[in-house]
Amino acid sequence: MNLQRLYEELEKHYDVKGWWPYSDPWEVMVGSVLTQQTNWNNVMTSIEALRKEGLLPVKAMAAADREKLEKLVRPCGFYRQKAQRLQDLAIYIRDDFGADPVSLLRRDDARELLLSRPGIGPETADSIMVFAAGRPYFVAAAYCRRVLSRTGVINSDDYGEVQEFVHQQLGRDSVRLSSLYAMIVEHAKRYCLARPNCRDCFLAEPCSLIARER
DNA sequence: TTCCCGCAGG
DNA sequence: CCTGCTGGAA
Repeated sequence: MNLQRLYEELEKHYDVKGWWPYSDPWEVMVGSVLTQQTNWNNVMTSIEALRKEGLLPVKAMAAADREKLEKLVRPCGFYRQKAQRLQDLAIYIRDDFGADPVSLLRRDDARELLLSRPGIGPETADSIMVFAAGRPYFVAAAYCRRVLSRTGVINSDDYGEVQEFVHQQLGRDSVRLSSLYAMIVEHAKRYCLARPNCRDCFLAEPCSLIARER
């Protein structure tokens, strides 16, 4: 099926308004780093622990004791790397952007600046661009490439290629692009798992995966 | 390709 | 017990 059809079908079944549980740009950035290869439940645990300890604000995180940061971030796994990456990012924003994440996010080269930071790759950068900055970037995560490939929308494992395709097909609309990502994540978790549950999936008829089995 | 790493679910 | 998770870097 094509992307338009997929979007319409997903929209009938998922309501992803307010899908990202935090609205503060910096908290979205922190969550984007913590959620790398990690279940979101663990991210919430760490973010609330950071908040409780007063280490969530940019300046506080930048000045925090590394071991304390590691302890609070531990539930998310890769805790030494993530603590370091978060603190590096906080120091960067404190020193170069007056501790204001928004002054980074509104720059034309915001995505490149994010990508230049250790621990922020394409997926994390785009997650920040769309959910923290509200700018039109599609997060072409592994989940998305899997669903888009199985359904026959586009068969590619190349992050940039898939992103470009979606940008072109859907248009540079931040709400639509973030919604598509959110709906695909929900769908991938419920039906389109590593081992797909096509029996219960409402997309089974138009999906190419089923078609290929027949 | 391998390592980083805890945690919920099966 | 084992698997997979809203990745990134060496």
